[in-house]
Amino acid sequence: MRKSRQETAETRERIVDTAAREFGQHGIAETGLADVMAAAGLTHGGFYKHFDSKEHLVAEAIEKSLDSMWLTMEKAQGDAALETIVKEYVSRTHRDNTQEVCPVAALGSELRRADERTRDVVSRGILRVISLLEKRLSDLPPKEAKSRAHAIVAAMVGSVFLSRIVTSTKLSDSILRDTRDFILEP
Amino acid sequence: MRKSRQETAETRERIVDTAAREFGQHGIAETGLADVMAAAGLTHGGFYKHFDSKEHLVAEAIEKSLDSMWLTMEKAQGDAALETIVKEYVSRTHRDNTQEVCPVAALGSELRRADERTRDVVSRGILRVISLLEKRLSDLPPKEAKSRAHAIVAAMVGSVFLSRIVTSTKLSDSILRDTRDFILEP
DNA sequence: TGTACATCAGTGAACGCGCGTTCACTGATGTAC
DNA sequence: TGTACATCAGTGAACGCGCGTTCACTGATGTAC
Repeated sequence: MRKSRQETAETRERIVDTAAREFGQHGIAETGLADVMAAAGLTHGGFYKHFDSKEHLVAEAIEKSLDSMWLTMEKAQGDAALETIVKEYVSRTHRDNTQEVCPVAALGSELRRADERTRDVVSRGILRVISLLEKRLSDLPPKEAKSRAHAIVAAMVGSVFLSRIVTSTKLSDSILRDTRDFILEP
Repeated sequence: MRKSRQETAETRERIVDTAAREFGQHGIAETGLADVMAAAGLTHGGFYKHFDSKEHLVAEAIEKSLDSMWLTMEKAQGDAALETIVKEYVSRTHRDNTQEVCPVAALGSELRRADERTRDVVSRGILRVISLLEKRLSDLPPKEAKSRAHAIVAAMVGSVFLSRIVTSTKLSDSILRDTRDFILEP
């Protein structure tokens, strides 16, 4: 049953992608390795041929999520770049998306208690997004752009996060709309 | 070993208080019932003399946390009430406090996947805070006050939440300071 | 290029541990007379 | 007011289940000659 090197690499990547999706959807603790492996079309026993532990998979999955989120944000260019980024992130589409999620808004408190490697990955991911926003705030003086970027990230994450907790759809929608407006026209 | 009615009531309350603290500090899933009971000076077996299940305790503990947070906020009166509330919530003191925490910022993603009763408790708690902020924004027209309250809550929760994830103290402090300033002087 | 052997990705059973929950028991409190 | 019995808060052992991890095994791939 040995697989070719390419197949092995593809399988590994598939496990990471699947894990990113499953963790984002159901949480890290609630997602078993067997769940991830099954969703990737495998049985749980083979997991350790690819990773040392669940924690290592968590770190890789979160990193991949953060990378792809950053790439999406980075695509927004031009004068309205900031507006595009904020409107895409602080949106019902993002709130309801179960495939590609921002791990910070989706996993939050679980990340806080994750192992050091994962927390480092997350911190670097947050920093990258802050830097990106800073660049897109080029009409402000550098210092102000940085401060503003911090506040915007906090508001972005907080709004999506809250909009998912709240049980009333109407309130959830309002939180997104109002936060988005506040960020863009303070 | 039977206890008097008053003692029983006191014990029950102690368990809820302890649980609120332990859940806030270590997360719901990571905190075992035996941990809570031990921290309350009891053994785990007696838990079911007070509660039907862990989920019921979770709902009660979160409710109590939310209540006491609201009471603290409600104490701020006068012209600078909003400023006081924001400065107290978006602060290093709150970030580092392990005793009395805002369950929304501390447990976040776990609440999202909690049972319906708990989610209802949380939703009502968030609504109450929004209403309170709305009242403290009396210099704005009612509609704008409501919208602003939504955005402020999102920014408040998001900033504390992010400040706790990030590994760099400097960045963590900046996020708090910059978000606080953005909320108060947008 | 072909052959013989080593490697190792994937399988499925099993292990061990923690945790929510249950249970028999104890003895102090509550209640009925 | 005192007495006899019922109740039930708290204890600590035990149960059952899920999950991360390990392991013996299989057979296709990789490698050495």
